[in-house]
Amino acid sequence: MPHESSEAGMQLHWHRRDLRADDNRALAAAAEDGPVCPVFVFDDAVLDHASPPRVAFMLDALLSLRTWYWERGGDLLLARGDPREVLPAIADALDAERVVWNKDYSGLARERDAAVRRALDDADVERASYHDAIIHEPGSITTNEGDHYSVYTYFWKKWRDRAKDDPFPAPDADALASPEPDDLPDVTLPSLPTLDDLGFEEPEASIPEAGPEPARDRLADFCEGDIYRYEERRDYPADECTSRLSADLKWGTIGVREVYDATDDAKAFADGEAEIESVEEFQSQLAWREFYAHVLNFNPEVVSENFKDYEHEIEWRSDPEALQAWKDGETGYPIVDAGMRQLREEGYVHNRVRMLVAAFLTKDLLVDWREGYDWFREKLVDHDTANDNGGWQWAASTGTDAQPYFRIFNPMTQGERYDPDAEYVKRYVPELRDADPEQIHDWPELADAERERIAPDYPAPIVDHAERRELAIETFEAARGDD
DNA sequence: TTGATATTAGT
DNA sequence: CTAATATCA
Repeated sequence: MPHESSEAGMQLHWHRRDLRADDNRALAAAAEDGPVCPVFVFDDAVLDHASPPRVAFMLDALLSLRTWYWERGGDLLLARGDPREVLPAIADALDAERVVWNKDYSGLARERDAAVRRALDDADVERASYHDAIIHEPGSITTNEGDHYSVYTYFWKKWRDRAKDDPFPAPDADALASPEPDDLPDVTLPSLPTLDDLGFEEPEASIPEAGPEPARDRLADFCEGDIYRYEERRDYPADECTSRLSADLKWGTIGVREVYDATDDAKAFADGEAEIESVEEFQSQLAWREFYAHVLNFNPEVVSENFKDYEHEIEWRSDPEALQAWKDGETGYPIVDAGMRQLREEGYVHNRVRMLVAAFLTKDLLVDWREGYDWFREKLVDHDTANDNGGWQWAASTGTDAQPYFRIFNPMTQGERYDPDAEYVKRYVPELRDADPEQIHDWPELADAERERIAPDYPAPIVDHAERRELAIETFEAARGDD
């Protein structure tokens, strides 16, 4: 053994998708053992899969995190390169005995982490990884037979009833190691790189403020009010009665135990059964996130393959023009177009609308869900492999939670039901601002002359929903092989 | 203990 | 229809 003990030796905490110091399991564990120096590595292999909105949010979060450490006499080391080389090099230069990090459950990250473990072993540096990103670790929630769940509801019941960890404490200032600048190896960066330094354009979308403080503000805001109306209003996109924590949970600018704790506190203040149920409905959304993390952990191939087996290949259509119209928010289905424009403008889409635009692409246009998933990955600030893949495959009827009736959304009915006053549509589709809500909901079925009169600049529908519905049913019946 | 069958529910 | 569980022979 190169080191007799890790009790007093310096340690590195490798930040990845946990851009916070509070409620951070690996960081807390390291700080208990001795001084710890935090480090973030700009990994080109990861940046290759990234996009401007996500990197912009990440850089803002890193600045907040670095400030947090500065204010306590520490520093967040920044480095660029392959973590297999960077981490052993920093450990060597600073004489660190151990590197710790929190586990990431996506397939690519797991491969990278295994390679980093081998590199550290070769360099005789100790390492440890911790379960942190979700409340209940993959493998900890199984059926009575010990299998992994593929239906959400049963998973939720077990998830809900299981005891949960409290948030972990942030390290004390005296547990933070601040290395001498002269000791730092060449791979470290003196300052935070810009988007341009990393080879990215400025994002088209406006990016929300990132970091632990704005994340906590969002959580506190939500728990003071909207969480009690969540069950009733969460599906109305104009209300935006949601937590808006998706990007924070993706980047770990807030810990999920802290989020759960805050919702449990809110539950204690609930006024009546309906408010309690509303809080539980939100907690159930946290469980969805964990359900999909488990699914991805045990089925890493779902990033590119259907979760559900069909007898024959699904005959997706190659329709570049329709795909482009969908991306541009020019399909002539108002609520679909509003959602796709929100995606471009904000790097975010309300969840109900995500399901709706995904159903439109995969069922009305019969375009492969992978095309939609790729576009979301490019544009969403909160893109998370597990959640987005789970959502897309659910909408495409290739995922978990198979249902007896075939899942096709009617975009007109959905608009009427969830955006009755067309407030959401008008917010993102200015061409329709002077139209009546009724005209907006019925837009695809109006006469051409009528459409020309109401909003000459807004497109006619690119497909006929009723026709495409039949076509989708035929396509999926053929794939099932039971026609 | 096992296997067949009923029950429940599906963002 | 299917998954998971409960029930019963």
